[in-house]
Amino acid sequence: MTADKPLRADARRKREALLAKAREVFDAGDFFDLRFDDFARLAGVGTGTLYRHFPTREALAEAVYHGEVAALCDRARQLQATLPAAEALASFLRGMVDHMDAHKGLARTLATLMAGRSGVLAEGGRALEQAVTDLVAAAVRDGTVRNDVGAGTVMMALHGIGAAHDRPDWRAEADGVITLVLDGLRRPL
Amino acid sequence: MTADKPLRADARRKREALLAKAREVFDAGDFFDLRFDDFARLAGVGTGTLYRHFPTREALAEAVYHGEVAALCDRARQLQATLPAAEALASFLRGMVDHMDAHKGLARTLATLMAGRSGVLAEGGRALEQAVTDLVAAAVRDGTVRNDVGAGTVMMALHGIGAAHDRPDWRAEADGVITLVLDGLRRPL
DNA sequence: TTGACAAGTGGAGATGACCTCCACATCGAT
DNA sequence: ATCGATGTGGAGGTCATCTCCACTTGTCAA
Repeated sequence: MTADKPLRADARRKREALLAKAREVFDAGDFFDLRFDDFARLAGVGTGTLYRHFPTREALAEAVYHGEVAALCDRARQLQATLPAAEALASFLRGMVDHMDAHKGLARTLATLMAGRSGVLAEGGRALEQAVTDLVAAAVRDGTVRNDVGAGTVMMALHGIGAAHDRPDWRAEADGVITLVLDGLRRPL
Repeated sequence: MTADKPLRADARRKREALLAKAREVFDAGDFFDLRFDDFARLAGVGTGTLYRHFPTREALAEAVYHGEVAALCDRARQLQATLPAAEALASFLRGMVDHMDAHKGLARTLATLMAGRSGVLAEGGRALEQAVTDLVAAAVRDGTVRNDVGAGTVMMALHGIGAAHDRPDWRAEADGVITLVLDGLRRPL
């Protein structure tokens, strides 16, 4: 896909620094009040360097988003390797809500910045969907989850939760949806 | 709320012209490639006039959005006055999907431009919710619809449809959801 | 180690979009 | 018809964005 060129050691370090600072600023919600150039100084690099790595605000958001998705997928794989399938699924979904709750600012900023980039969002969504599909399939295989409900359904629920993150008591509602989904998925009988 | 000052006749005309051209450009999806100043010329007014009426791109989007919501609410009231309640509800929901389908560009542009302005979206949502609530309540009153499902549920479905408007076969899925909702609402027995 | 080439950096300054400002035009009440 | 009030347009200032290139730093072979 992206033919990741081997980056020189210092370049990689600067890149990480930019991403780290970006996550921080995104989460604080201060990103839109900030000149892009000033963001460079804040991360301790020159303007040119910032632009070399991330030509636009959106490119930066995209990189952070990809990181986020990758982390989520890793966690899914890890859970799947260490827990019974049903628990892995539950743990993953609960953890996802926790994560969103703990980083509302980041979620909001990413959503705003990528409103135009639906292609990118879709791609990330597919990666996530694959992870969820695996989790569900495993749970179906060992019989703890019914086999007539696809991962797509779970994805739609997650999508709804993500889209609604400015509702007043989002956390409670989100937990409710997850509970509902998990209960609904449990094998009848 | 907004103490609508009586606008001078010519001012009102320019304002309408701006809104009309905005709807057109939004729908064509060309708005983001366009300098805001050039948009003014395109609508046949000077820069100053544009800025007087709409200080920012977002303000313009907001006005268009309000117009859209108002039109929708009007249509709801009109349907309610001329059709049996259940048909009014069905007609309204179908019409909404039709409208979104016919103006995908507009929907996308508005969604992108207002990604940051969740307050405005929420306000519009409430107005729509009121209209839907009325439609549902009327249908409940004359017994064609069960009374244990709130308008909130319908709103969530609409929200989902709106949020997903870049899925490949959006139209079919949206129709499916509406059918599902309408069937689900029909009084059991 | 050291030299040499490639890779990466930073920030001064050009660029061009955004928005302000105000001299002028137009409206509408008397 | 006159006159305030209201609205207009576009020239030009301001400022964020992004480019460019002289310089620094990393890497590797000898």
